[in-house]
Amino acid sequence: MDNKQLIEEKIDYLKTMCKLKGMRVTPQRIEIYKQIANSCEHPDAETVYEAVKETMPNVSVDTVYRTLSSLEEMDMIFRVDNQLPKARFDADKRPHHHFICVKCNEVYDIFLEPNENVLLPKNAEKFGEIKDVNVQIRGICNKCLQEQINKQN
Amino acid sequence: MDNKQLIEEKIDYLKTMCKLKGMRVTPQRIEIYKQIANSCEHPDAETVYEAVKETMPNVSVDTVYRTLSSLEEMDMIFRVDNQLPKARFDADKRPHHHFICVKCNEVYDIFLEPNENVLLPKNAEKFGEIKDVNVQIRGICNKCLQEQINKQN
DNA sequence: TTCTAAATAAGAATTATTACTATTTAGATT
DNA sequence: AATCTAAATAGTAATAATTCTTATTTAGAA
Repeated sequence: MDNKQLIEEKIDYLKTMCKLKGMRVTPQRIEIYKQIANSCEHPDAETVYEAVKETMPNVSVDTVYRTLSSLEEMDMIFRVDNQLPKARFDADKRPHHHFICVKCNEVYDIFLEPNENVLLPKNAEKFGEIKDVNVQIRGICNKCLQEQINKQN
Repeated sequence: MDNKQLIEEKIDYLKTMCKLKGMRVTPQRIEIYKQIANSCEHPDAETVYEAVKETMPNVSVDTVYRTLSSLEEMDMIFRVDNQLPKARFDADKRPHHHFICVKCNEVYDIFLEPNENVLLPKNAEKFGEIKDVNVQIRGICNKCLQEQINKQN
């Protein structure tokens, strides 16, 4: 199955979910979702807005923010936990962690090995009803490490 | 050792660290740090500001933000990874996770059992040089669960 | 005590996000 | 296919969190 087909499947799923939740299937929703689903860069709202404007020049900032929130509410996309000023979004539903570079703010997906599973601290359920676990590893990414080395020469 | 003494120790450590890093020991820095170190509520900047104003009515918002950033830079306090509009701060240097309530936004510390240790996904170091690992568990805290039950009756 | 760079207060500016309102449109109903 | 209506949108204003600017103050070295 090629990439185009994969995306079509995701869009179909979005349409199904919209109908299921009584939400309309609008071209804006599709385009905005496509941007997140197509990217592995965990884009922020502004990046999505700029990208969507390419094909829909009249799209409004408000629509992007509103749509991101509703896609999140329907579990189609997720917000990455971070310490950055802008929210970052992820459409990958497979459980995974994130490596966040403190230099360039790039967010990388860390997928678990087949035998690994997401840790859950023993004391966690004492605090309430758990919805999901989020793991971020902060550090300096290989790209930035290489740049540091290049500068030294 | 009582609580007052514990805090004095922490302040002494702050003073030492300031001197070590060539930073001045100002009453504002001490008060702001005290607020975080004294609290287990992971306060945001505004809360710290309001609290510091009690004893220092002329403290400025800017000083609070600037000081929080410098305390963070000197590893005296840490920012909690979250999806909330406000940054939340933590002065506890012991490795621990966070339970974040999606209803009331309260942040609880999850300390590990003696035999437990912080997970590190096998693939993590492939992405770069790791600085720290951050685990958030999102869910509904016991207090909010209880409130839900109360409402139903 | 003097001096100077660092830190601060006060308020303006910026950035990310959300709210408001008139208009458009998805999709249900005829 | 045409009509209708609530949901969604565009455009723009407003808000909220944080950062910047500048004149003044102060920690701590000399």
